[in-house]
Amino acid sequence: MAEFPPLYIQNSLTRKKELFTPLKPPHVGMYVCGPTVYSNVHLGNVRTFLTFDIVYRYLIYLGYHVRYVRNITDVGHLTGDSDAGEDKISKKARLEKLEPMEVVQKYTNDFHDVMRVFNMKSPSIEPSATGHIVEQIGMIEAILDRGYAYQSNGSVYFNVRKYNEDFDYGVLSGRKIDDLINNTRSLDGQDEKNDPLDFALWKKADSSHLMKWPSPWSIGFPGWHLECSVMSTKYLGPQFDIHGGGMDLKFPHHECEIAQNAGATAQSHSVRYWMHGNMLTVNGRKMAKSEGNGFTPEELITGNHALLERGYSPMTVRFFMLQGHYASPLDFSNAALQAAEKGLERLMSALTTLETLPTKANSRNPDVDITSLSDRCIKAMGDDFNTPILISVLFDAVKLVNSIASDHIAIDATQKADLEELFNGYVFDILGLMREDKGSGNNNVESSALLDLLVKLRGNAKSNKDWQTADAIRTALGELGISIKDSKEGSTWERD
RNA sequence: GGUCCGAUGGCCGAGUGGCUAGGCUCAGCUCUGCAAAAGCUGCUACAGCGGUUCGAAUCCGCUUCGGACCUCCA
Repeated sequence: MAEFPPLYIQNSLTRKKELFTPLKPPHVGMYVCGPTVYSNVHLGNVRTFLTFDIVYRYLIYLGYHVRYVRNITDVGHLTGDSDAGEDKISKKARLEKLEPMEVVQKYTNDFHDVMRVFNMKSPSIEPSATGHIVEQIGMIEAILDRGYAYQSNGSVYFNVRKYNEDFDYGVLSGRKIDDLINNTRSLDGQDEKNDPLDFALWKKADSSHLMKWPSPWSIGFPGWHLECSVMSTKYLGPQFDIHGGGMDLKFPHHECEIAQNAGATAQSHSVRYWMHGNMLTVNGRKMAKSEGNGFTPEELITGNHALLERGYSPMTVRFFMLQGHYASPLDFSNAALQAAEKGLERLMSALTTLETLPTKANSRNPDVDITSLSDRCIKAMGDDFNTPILISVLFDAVKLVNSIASDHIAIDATQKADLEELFNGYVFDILGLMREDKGSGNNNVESSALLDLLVKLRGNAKSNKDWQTADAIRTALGELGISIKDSKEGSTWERD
């Protein structure tokens, strides 16, 4: 433990900020609930995956060996043709005349594309629910054996009341079983249940259901919560370190997961640190598929959506999200995105400035206190992954770099290297930001060389006080989306 | 209705008892042929009311407003 800097995590289970101590250091097991692949992911979904991308990246940065499991939910929602026309999934499958697995493949691909665009690291294992039917049946049998489930008309339900006698149903979400009973709404298909609180482990499929498997109880499909219990256990063991997901999954999904694991093994607390990311909101309301206030990455980049004044790059969005803490709600707005865009630009151009900073031997500058900056960064991330604080420290470093550049303060090569290491570690490795070549793909070597040449010619014109030519070049390049920055040392260009 | 969370400057967004993040915007200055960039300076806030305390944005109570979950949802 001593070899790792302290990391505190807000544990949803205990509602406290706790020192993170993995079960088997240096190994860490982390499970995150992935998407249900029946439609395009939207920006709100992206936020949650970003949160755990940061967790994953930071744990790796600290030197942990992380096994990151994030599932693909590809069963449980795909019903067949029905007259109701209200089930969007089945409607989609029917309209597009697709096999359910084609729908799954299509949106899994989309999901992966989105993850790539936002520079999310791939998980170590990405298991799918349909690939673990056998294991799910096995877990149901274990739960039945222990008496926490019952069969009803070919389906199997989890007996919440029975479970609650031996364990505590509601530990995670802070719910009392009696309150739940009073507030449970009546839903279809509850007549098979002994108690409205009970939830399905296995559902018998009706004839219209397209995805179904044989089981000891019926031809059917697994319940919605079971896959996560099964796959986390399979790949991370009966007890593991971190389980993450969006806040909206806390109840009932994660509560049921806890119940299933405990019900199957008689061992409670399979997860040591539960982490929940907060919601992305639009005008104060949760971005959700049902609200219709989400948008796809393509819409985001092109700006082709009613909510978007214009397009924003994925890194702008990533940076925008990281300027808020994952556990707080974050409100989407064009103004905030635009502010983030400028801030990110300033951060990135400071990196370029740093690269070109001259160094002088034996000119170690005592004001350049990289140790202090580094300590503040570690402390920020160690305090429940506080990326906003981290970013504020990075901007202090930006200011330092810019001051050095504009005041011509001397630093030595070691200090420069340390600064570069700091930036590279936090900006690229941990925050996962990337330099974005904006513009339309004309960023090849030739065009760069041409730009260098033009800037040089303009420099000559400036030397000759030929302001007309110099300004003509600057204006023309500006119209092409290239801006020129002058300084005493000369001029540089960059794409807007 | 139940459970929980929140209300911070022009905007976004950290911060949980004294040391008053950061980004964006705006104004002034420096630099500059001009501009941009960069630097410096300024704008100093914690919904309202009461309480605890030497001291509260931070703790407690009440009020108002907002949100999440209770149903698939990241």
